[in-house]
Amino acid sequence: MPLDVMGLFYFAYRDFVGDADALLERQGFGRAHHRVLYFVNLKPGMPVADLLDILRITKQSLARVLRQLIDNGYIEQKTGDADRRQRLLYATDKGRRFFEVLSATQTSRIEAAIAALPPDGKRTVLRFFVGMVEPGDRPTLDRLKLTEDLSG
Amino acid sequence: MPLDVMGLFYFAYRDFVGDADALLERQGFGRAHHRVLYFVNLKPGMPVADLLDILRITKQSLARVLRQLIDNGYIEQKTGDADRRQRLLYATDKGRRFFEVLSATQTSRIEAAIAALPPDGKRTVLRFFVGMVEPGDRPTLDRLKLTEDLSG
DNA sequence: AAATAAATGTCAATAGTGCTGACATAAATT
DNA sequence: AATTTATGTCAGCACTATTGACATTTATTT
Repeated sequence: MPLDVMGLFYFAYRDFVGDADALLERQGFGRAHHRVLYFVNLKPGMPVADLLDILRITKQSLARVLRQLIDNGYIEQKTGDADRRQRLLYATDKGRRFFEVLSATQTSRIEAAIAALPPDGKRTVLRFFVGMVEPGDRPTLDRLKLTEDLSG
Repeated sequence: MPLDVMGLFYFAYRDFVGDADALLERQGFGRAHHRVLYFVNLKPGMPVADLLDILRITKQSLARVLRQLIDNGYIEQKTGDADRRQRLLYATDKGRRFFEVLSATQTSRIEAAIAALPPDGKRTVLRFFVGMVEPGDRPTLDRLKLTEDLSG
């Protein structure tokens, strides 16, 4: 059994998400808020339904998180152009700035970890991650353009 | 910003831990139970305090999880030999079998993802994980013998 | 030997974040 | 006109974490 991969995966992910925890808490936010900010920054104009698919939570769960982010001015909703039922989500300037602060430590951590790898190490790591994702979810990765560096 | 690493890390970890969820739920267990089973299987005879350090939860949180695992016969406690205050944790046969079932899908997923990598891919991935871990936690990784494949 | 500290366990109250069910509205589709 | 879709909201519940307080047993210190 690949106990080493399992354990290191756990520690690495724990420390990775832990980077932002203190900052989030100051705002009364949790990891769910961070995830929403990440995906909305990644794909501005994402409709609520897509976010629900990605996060795999119920709309009631998302509602509270989204409400807090909107009320605090980090995210804004715009009525869809093609489909006026949709509420398209955008980070505000404030939201983008906050996301950058949240991500600063994570970014340093990732870049340092990759810099210590052999050439092409980042590509290997990304390929590993994609291989770990449920095949049914791979189209989602593509739609989010998370696999672009791997296609070429 | 390495948005691709951040996103793929999220999806990979989510699908990885998701493998065991259905099985755990049948027993009325959650991910916390899985983590305890993992670490006790990794290092039989671990004292409670070490588990608390690793999991970074309070003893009151651990207590419930541990109680359920003990009451259901997955884990047993033995009084420490050198220090009789300690309760050393061991998986029972039943506990080891259950952990193997829980890990079967995760193992397949990991092995498939690694098999698709170039030679030395596993080593690169493990090194990435170690690089992501907070330096202060690295001694813990060593104590748990999670870095053995990387030393040579 | 007595006092203190450490490892563990337990009781009680609280918080965060997820859940389900039910219902409402506006807009698109049939 | 009827139905379906995208979204929002209210209410209650569950799980897992939290903090604080206190007890027991054993080890260490004075």
